[in-house]
Amino acid sequence: MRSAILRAAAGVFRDRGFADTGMRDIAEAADISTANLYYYFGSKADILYFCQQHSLDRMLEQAAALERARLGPAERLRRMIAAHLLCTLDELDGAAAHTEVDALPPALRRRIVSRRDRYERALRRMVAAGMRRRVFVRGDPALLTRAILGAVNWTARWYRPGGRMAPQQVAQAYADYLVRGLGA
Amino acid sequence: MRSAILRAAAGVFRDRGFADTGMRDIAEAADISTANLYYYFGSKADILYFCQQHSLDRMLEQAAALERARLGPAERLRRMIAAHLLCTLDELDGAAAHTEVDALPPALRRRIVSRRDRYERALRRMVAAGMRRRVFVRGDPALLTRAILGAVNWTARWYRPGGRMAPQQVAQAYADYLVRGLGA
DNA sequence: CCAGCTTTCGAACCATGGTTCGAACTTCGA
DNA sequence: TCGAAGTTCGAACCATGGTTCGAAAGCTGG
Repeated sequence: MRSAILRAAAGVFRDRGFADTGMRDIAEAADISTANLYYYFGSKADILYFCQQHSLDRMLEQAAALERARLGPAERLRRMIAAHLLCTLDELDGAAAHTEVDALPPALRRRIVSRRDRYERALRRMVAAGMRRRVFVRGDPALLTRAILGAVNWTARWYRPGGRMAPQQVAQAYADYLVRGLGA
Repeated sequence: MRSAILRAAAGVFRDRGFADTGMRDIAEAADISTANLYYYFGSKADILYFCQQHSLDRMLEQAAALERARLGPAERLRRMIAAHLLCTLDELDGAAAHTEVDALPPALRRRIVSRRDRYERALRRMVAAGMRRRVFVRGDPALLTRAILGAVNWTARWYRPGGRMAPQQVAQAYADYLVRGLGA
């Protein structure tokens, strides 16, 4: 039940945005009463928190798997970007974790931010490793990592499922472009 | 007076975000009473609208000037990206135009979106022109333009003036990276 | 000094939307 | 069948924050 609510909530968050989504909207999407939401979750922020937690866990998993894999820096980063993008476009809630952090109360926000930073560091390690091995040109790894994350997370603002482009295509094109920019 | 209010509002929007900023906050920042705001502007959305209008005008201006200039596609795009970034980081309100469109009522939103699209088309023309002349590798101009805009607009979410990096440095690094990805 | 306009504001208004209340309904082991 | 625990919900509650009101305070030309 909890996960059904989360799925429904994530969908509405994605369509209308967190701020413009009311508890009544979430309840309707989950096909239960508004009051009943509070039997499973303490607050609206709580629901957002668990959405973000879920998608961040998925991303961290994928990052760990790729760091373990035997791959060159360029190919590893390409796959990481593609995975992140698919998580953002396919999964309903992938975007919220990186875009709606400010909506959380301090206690929850700290936890999400710390986890998100862990993910960002993983990505940065991939970028830095490539630079060290001269596969990528020298540069500020933190800055370039943020540029990559920006391009990728921004897709949630314009991409709508059912458009003329499949998530796979977007992922492919972005991964190629963003890695080529590093001078691979 | 109107412009003083706009400046103050833009500052608060940037710091706390549009949703978390109250009329009372704007009034305090502008050093006038809350009620007095309504003598100069019809609503909170109105204030946001004029902020966005202002920064979009600046960006469109710069785009037009660069399209007129005698430059190669790569250098033109590099300067465009740098200019956009400086507008986002230096000017207080440069970010809002691209990040808070959803907060506007339909009538105002249409006007901003149409103007923003005009800007996006200008950028896309630069990308497409470079591809046509084989200065950039082939690809989907619309998609890559959005990737660029994403990376650039995302800076508003993490950059804070007074950090260890000057806007100029960020602009330089981003422009190089994002144009190099096109295969220049 | 006096209309008449512009500008200002304290205090309230009121809709929105997150949240709580108390009761009913369902499930299930004894 | 009984009752306790687990679920569900309609109806209100109430804080937040955008907005309005009516009046007072400046400013200007006559």
